[in-house]
Amino acid sequence: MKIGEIARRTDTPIRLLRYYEEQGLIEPDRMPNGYREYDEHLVDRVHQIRGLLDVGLPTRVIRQILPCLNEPQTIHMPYITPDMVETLEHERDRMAEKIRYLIRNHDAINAYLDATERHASEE
Amino acid sequence: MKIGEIARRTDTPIRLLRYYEEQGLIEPDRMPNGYREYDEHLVDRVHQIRGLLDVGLPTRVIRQILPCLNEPQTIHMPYITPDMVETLEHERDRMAEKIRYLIRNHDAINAYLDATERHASEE
DNA sequence: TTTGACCCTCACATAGGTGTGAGCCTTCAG
DNA sequence: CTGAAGGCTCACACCTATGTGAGGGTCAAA
Repeated sequence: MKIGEIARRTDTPIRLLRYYEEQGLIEPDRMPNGYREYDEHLVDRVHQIRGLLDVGLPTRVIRQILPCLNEPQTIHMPYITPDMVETLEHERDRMAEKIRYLIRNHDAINAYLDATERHASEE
Repeated sequence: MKIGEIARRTDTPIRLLRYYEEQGLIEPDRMPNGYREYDEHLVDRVHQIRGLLDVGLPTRVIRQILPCLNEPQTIHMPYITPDMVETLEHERDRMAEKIRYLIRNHDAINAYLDATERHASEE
């Protein structure tokens, strides 16, 4: 599909699709006329990228961990460097921290909303 | 305590402590000589702010939800507007989404690391 | 009284993600 | 053939969190 369609389907500005490409996160083919050609699987990929950006990872990190996330993993198993392992462990731990943090705050907001609701219905 | 100490204790650049203040996230007192004076409870507060920034919330949002998180909540119960409730619900839902997202990716990285480890030990 | 550590404000700079427009080419329907 | 829609590159602009430095005050210990 062309850029306009994937933009619609992923609800992502065209500008950003080109930016993600520039950052090495996606590599659409090119048609003979120079137009970008997006394979179906890139739809998921774009969603994934946006999700990771949304939780605060920079493109530099996303570029590194993306290949390990939902591809046929066994293929590049042997190619992984100790350096990569370290990055992955580090990001995994950071994610765990963020998860704990988000849960705590999510629950706190929830408790607060519950309390206000109860408070309101008691009047 | 003065800014240098809270900076050390929260591992936060002084520059950012002043920035958080400028953004209305903390309000340290002032000493007669103009120095900022930080109460003990601001240590937690700063940690909280940094945590929220780290998971991708902008200061604008943090400013809104912070008062609801770990204070004696009953006090400002009655002051909450429907508008605020909406913001809180929205942010709570966004947090839930991020949590799901992070867990999925955290687990994926973990699975990948496990697999590489198993792979390595089988050789 | 001087020195050094620490504080103040102001202000310009940077990096990353994103917005926006100019100038130009391709494709397709009317 | 023409016009509209959509594609391309390039480039400047913006916002937010953060870095950094200048110029200057406060205070305590030597």
